[in-house]
Order: sequence, then structure tokens, then C-alpha cells
Amino acid sequence: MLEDRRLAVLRAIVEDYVSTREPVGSKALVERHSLGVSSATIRNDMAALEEEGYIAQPHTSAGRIPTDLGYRAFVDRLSGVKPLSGAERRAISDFLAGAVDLDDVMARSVRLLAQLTRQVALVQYPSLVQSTVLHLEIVRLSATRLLLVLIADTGRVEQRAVDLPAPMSEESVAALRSRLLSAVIGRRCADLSSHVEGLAEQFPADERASAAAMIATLLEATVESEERRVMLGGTANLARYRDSFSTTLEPVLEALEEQVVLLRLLGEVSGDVTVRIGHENPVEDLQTTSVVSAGYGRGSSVIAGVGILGPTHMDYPGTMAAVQAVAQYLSRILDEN
Amino acid sequence: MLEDRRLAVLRAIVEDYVSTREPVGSKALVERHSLGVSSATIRNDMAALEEEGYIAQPHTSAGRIPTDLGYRAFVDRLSGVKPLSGAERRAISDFLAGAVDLDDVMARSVRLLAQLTRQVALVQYPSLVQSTVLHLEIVRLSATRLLLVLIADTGRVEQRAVDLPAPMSEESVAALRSRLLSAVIGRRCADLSSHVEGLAEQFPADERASAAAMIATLLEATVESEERRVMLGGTANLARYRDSFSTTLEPVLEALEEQVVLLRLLGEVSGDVTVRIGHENPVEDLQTTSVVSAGYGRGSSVIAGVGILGPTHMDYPGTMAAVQAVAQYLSRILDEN
DNA sequence: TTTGGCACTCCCTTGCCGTGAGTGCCAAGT
DNA sequence: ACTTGGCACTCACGGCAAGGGAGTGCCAAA
Repeated sequence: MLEDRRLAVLRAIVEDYVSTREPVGSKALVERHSLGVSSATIRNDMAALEEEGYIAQPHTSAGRIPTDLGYRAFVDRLSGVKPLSGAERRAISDFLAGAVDLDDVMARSVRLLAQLTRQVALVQYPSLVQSTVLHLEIVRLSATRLLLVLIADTGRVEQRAVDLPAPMSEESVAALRSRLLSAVIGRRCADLSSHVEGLAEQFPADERASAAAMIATLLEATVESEERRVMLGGTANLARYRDSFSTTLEPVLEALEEQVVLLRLLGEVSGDVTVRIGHENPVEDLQTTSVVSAGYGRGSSVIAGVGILGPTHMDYPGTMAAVQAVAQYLSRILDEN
Repeated sequence: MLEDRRLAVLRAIVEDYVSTREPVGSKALVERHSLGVSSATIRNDMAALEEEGYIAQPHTSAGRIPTDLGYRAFVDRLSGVKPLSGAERRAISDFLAGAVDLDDVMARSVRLLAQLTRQVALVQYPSLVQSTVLHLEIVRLSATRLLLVLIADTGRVEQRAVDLPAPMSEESVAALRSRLLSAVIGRRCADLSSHVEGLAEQFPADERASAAAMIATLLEATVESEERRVMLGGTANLARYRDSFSTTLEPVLEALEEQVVLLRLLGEVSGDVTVRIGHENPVEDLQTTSVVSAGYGRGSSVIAGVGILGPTHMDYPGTMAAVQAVAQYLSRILDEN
């Protein structure tokens, strides 16, 4: 009962602070929310909440603002995921349906998410390792130079130019192509190495090294490139919250330019929506921000992540809903292919 | 002679203002540069330069800052392109040489350029229309769904999923593939439509519509996508110059998120380095910035552009050198393929 | 045409004060 | 055992005035 009211106060503080971005005082609270008690009582509750670490004062004689812990409690115990309106759902589905290829899907998603949440949006390309090979093509650029093109079922296309140690005839290339093709098609990229093992040995001695080089490149492409590519959008939204971050935007923008950082930000995505608040975040320069992320994939397996980054004082319920929705639609699009 | 000194004064003002970002006064000028005359003389010259529109005062009793016109004169008449150091050239070449595919080349270029100039970098993907078809592949996803993959000689890969109006057998797909292949391979993308004309009619009636759909998608891909894709990087550098732009960064960041805007920014690239200063810029929200761009391509034909965007008070000679160098190395890489 | 001198302008910093929002604590009331 | 009104206290913030300083324009002399 008493505990209940304290939580109600915390919720009220979070909500007010999120919408006004100004420290909220006891008096303003009783005015804006019908809590049924006087401001003095609220003051007592606030003192207790501060004691427990949920809220803090920027300075004496100012209102309170939620701490990271406060937001955590809010997210965990005080708010559900706010359902999106039908119009919003339709907008998402329409927008994503117009995409023409994978790049386009990613670009549209990032843009959509940035608009919906008015935050910085992140969308990760489907992991290659977890995809299966849909097709593989070898184009002969010259006698000693081939182009390898790998198409995954997720729509990802990888290409590599390969310089051969020895020239290869057109026929040999065709042979290599068909053998490789039958060896890898339909396989998971992660498992390729076992399926192409010993394949080079089937070629005559003078072409064996070239075939091996080709195969090595193929394997390289399917592991190495897993990490690459997170698409970013909506950075303009950072500027609106300028003062919310550390004194200046520079370190934040800098961090966001590093692919590695973005990947760490999305982290281990699971099917559910995950929220990382402030210091819970693994990236040092971004510990004044929160990350809301979710995984998407085919069926039950999570293939990549999508998320947003914003100030800790964001509209968590709404943001979580948007991220979840976009992840769902992405999964659906992947399933359709 | 007199005219000469005025220009020297203008150059000194630009140089000082670029390095200090503070209005420069007559006294400071004679101290930092050996102009051989007194500050009073400089004051007279400055009054004249102001009269002619090359410099301006933020307010009475402040130093002068160059106007857009002043920078223009500086770029046109007072500065050459500062040659890069050998170390810098080597760094560029090493960095770009490690690229593994076209996406990688673009990403590395953008990053490199941003680092070299400490500005926002733009790199445009090679225009598809001006490329030739290196290879074309059709993958049969199901009886009524094909995947079209187009590989251009510039390294660009375009893919499209095509839903067919009627099912197509595996053999027919193979036939379509080989006919299409021999029709378009080695052709310029811009000219494809004439080469595939009437090709659908060679198929039996029940598959004609499907073949036509395929061909239509191919043509669509080769014109429509021309415009797409400018890669952006180094936005963190904007934050360092925050106050140089309009009051806030937001409109600038917003403008930079629009592909269309980026394309307009790069504009008609030619082989030479082009500088657009302030209001010379076609994009309204970016008229407090300058754009330095150059074209790159294969041999003498310009296939796409590369450039940077920064505050009008940038180091033009150095920036121009960096942009030119990156454009040259990009051309070289394209030639190597 | 150049130069030193001089008066003038105006921005920016500093310090000061009054105001107001908000707090903590206490004693009284339920 | 809570809740409440009252009260003194703290401190950020905006406005205002004064002083310093950088820079200018103009003028008379070289």
C-alpha cells in the first residue's frame, strides 16, 4: 500500500520528466497527477526513493530526476509495451512492403524506425553465418582472376575478386563452379568448410592451387563478413536531445561511426525486446544513453538485431513497441522469401 | 602593386580566420604576417575589401571575417592545391588496397576521406547506367518466383526478386537465362532496352508474360537504381564545428540523411576538383557550408563523385588535395578490375 | 600613399541582487 | 504510524550595471 504509492510516485516522476525534460518537484506532481495526498507526503516518499537510489537531485533545491535504476524499475515493473495503433501498424507494413532488395529493406527499416521513435535507429544485416546458400556464381574476369558471388537465402549477396596463382581455362572454371555449387547449395554458411573439404584435390595438379584459392576465399567470405554491416539512421534526432548527452555530441557521433561499437550496442539480441539503460550499456562513450533492441529472424531463430539509441529519458513503452513491431515485420519479410 | 597587397591581406585574413575561427583585426594581422606596412594601412585596405564584398564585420568594433565571395576569390586566385605528403599518399593507397569488395571500397573511402579532412565525407557508388554488364544470373526460387542478379563491371551488384504471372519450368528459366545473358553481357546498362527488345516474343505463349516480367524488372533495375546510394561518414566532425553552422546542427544532419540531397550536393561532378562555397550550394539548409567534390571513373569517363562537406571556413587547399587524391585512387582501383 | 594618434563603439565578462521553485524538518492532526 | 500545513533555507537563474579590451574610422602630418 505504502510501497504502492511510492512506485506510483516513481512512475509519475519518470513520466513527467520524460515529457518535460525538467526536474520534477513535489508540488508539480500532485497537481498533474491525482495521487490523493499532499505535496508534503510526496516529499517524504521522494526522500525515501532517493535513499533507495531511484531518483536524484541535480542540486539542492531542485526537483528530482530518475536515475538509471529508476528507469530500470519503471521499465521492469511499471510499464507494459504500449500497443501500436492500427494506423501505425499499417504504415510500417506498407512502407516495408515497397522494398526492392535487401539493401532497400535495411534502408527503409532504419528510416522507418528513426521516424517512429524519433531516435537514432540501428538495423543489422542478417547474419551470413546463419543463412543458407541459395546460389553461388563464379565469373571469369580473366585467366587468373575470378569473381565469386554468393547469394544467401536472406537476400545477402557477397562478392569477392580472387587472384589465381595459375591460369585456369574456361572449362575448368565451369567444372569448379558446378562442383562447388552442388557442394554448398542449401547448406548453412557456417557449415561450409566441412562440405568443401578435399574438393580442391579433385582438380589436376596445375589447377589445384587455383581451386584451393577460390575455396579459401569462399570460406573467408562466409566467416569473416559475419560481423560487418550495421545500418544507421536518424542521427539528426541526436541534435534535438543535444543537452541530454555528455556536454557535447562529438563522442556520441564518433562512437556511432564504428561498426564494432554498433555491434556491441545491439549485443546479444534475443527475440524479445531488450532495454539497456545508461551504464548498463557496454560502450563507455554511450553510457548516458539507452538502447532498445530486438532480434528478428526466420521462424524462431534470431538472425540479426534491430534497435534504437536515445537519451535515457525516452518514452520507453512507445519505443519498445516500435522496435518490436519493426522486428516482427522484418521477420515476416524474411519469411516471405 | 596596391591591388597585390589587398589580395595578400585577403589571403592573410582567410588563413587566420580558418585557423583561429575568430574575426581577425588589423593589428593581429600585421603581427602574424610580415606585410611590411602598418596596421593603419591594413585598415584602409580592409575598408576597401569590405566595400568590394570580400570581407565583413560581424558587428562594429570587431575584426573581419571573409564572406563567401572572399573565399571564392581565395580559392580561385590565391591558393593552389596543396600537394599531399608522400606518407599521406601511401596511407591512402594502403588503406584502399585492403578492400575486399565494392561496399568495402566505398566504406573505406568514406572513412579515409573523413579522417584526412576532418569533415563529413560523401562517396557515391559508381553509376550503374554508365557501367557495363559483367554477368547476369537468374536463380529459380520457386515456379513463380525468380531472383535476378546483375553484376556490373564496376563491382556493383543489383538483385531483384520477380514474381511471375505464370509458372516457369526449370528448362525455360535456363533458356531465358542464356538468351538474356548473351543479349546483355558486355553492354552498357543504359543501352539494355534496345538489346532485349522483342526477346520475350521468342518464348511460347504461356511463358511469354513471365519472360516479359523478368525483362521489365531488369530494365527497371538498370535505370531506377542509378540515383541510389551515396555513402556518408564523419558526421562526428560536424559536432566540432557546431557553432559554425546555423544555430543548431539539426537541419544539417537532417539534410544529410536524404539521399536526394546528397546527390544534389555532389551535383555534376567533373574530373577536376570543384568547390561550392556557402550560398553557391544548391541545398537550402546547407548554405552555410561548403562542398568540395571531384569525379572518379574509369579512364576519362566520370562514373561517380566523391566529396566532403564542411564549414565555409575550411582549409581549402588541403581539403581539395585530399579529395582529389581519393578520387584518383578510386579511379585506379576501378581500372584494376 | 602611408602612418601615428585619438576618440568612439560595442561585445563580453564579472559581480551583484532579487525572485521563485523546491527542499527538509518539525509539530500538530488524524 | 502516517499525513499534513507551516516555515526557514538553499540555490539556480535572469536582469542589470560597470569595466576592460579589441577593433574601428578618421584626421593631420610625413
